[in-house]
Amino acid sequence: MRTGRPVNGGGNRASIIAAARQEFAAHGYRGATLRLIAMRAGVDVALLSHYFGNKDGLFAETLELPEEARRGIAAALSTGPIETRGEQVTRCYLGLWEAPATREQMLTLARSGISNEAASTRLRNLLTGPTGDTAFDGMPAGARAGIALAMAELLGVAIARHLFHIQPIAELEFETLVARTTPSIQRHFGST
Amino acid sequence: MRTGRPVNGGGNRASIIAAARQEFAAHGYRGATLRLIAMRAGVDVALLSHYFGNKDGLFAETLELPEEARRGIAAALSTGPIETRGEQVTRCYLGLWEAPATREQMLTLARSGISNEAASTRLRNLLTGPTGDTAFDGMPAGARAGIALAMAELLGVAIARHLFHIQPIAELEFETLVARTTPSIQRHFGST
DNA sequence: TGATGATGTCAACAAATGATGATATTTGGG
DNA sequence: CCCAAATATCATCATTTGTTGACATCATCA
Repeated sequence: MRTGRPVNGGGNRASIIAAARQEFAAHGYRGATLRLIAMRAGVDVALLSHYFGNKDGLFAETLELPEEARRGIAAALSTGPIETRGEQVTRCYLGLWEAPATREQMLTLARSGISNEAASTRLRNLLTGPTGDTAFDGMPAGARAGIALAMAELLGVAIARHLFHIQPIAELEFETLVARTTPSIQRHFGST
Repeated sequence: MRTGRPVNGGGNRASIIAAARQEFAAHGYRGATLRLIAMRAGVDVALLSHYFGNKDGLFAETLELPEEARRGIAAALSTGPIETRGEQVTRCYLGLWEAPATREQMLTLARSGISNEAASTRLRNLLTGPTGDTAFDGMPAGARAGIALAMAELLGVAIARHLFHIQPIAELEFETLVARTTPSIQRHFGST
């Protein structure tokens, strides 16, 4: 069991990234091993270093989407009537964890944010970034803190649901979760 | 640099646990190494295995307090007038992350909850435990979910402040943080 | 055909890490 | 004092992990 024997036929660059995404999402940066990623992709271990230089390079390749996600949240934060922004942001953010396309990267960010600087920075940007946008320049400091707190509360709900599988949060239907979380978030857009 | 040479004279069981707490809090279960713990304690590496059997045993030893903390939170959840429970719970929970005595174990739980089953279970208990207490038996399912959501939101605020150092949350004065977080938590004790 | 670069594999290394067994040192009781 | 248990250290192992360099395969194109 020493050598990573290919299982399926096709092992190209794309399948490596896909495998890396799964492993990083499941075990975080430190916990994921190049050998398991290679085996899952049906490729020799050395190919990873050959393509991406080192583990950091491969990891960076799996963290492309968050910038797009950040823009989506920033839009939800600054679009439409202020009375509905709480639900907008809640639905948008929690939706990132729900959708299969973005779910893995959210998990990766949260799991790796501790042991990897790149993930830590990206996660920070995902939470504080919106408040740093030019659209929020004229905003008083109190309001900025409010948005940060709202994002932090959302992060907690998402982690409880998807990372630690805390009941009954993990079992709530998505719409129920949004409905029950929204008021806490909306509150930060109201007073102060 | 192969051998862990003692730095200070005294290296006993207690100092090993203290050193382990710091390392586990700083790097999580997987990231902490026995050799660094031993070096920090001024002790040979082998002594750790000798005393605690293996890494898991040592780790378990550093996770004693949470049970006490869990009771504190459960008390805050079920004591006093219902209008002030939001602030009680908020202050109690966030205070666990603020106080030096319990701060390291909170960090350890959060950082290790991903890679270690024991930490994951304990963290789950810390969040869901209170809602499973007998004191909450007659509670409707909706209210139980409300408490879980409140705890999740608090977890998010704590992680944002102490783990990811997200601004401006990390710089807020404690009382300000409590004041601005309480309404979201109190909300889960009101309606529904 | 033959050169070339991309794609991929193999064997192996160095470092880090958790763990173990033999042995030394200290401590306390009879 | 002497013995035994606790306390502690040393040398060493097996394993895992990231990384590297040499080599193989293969398609493309002059």
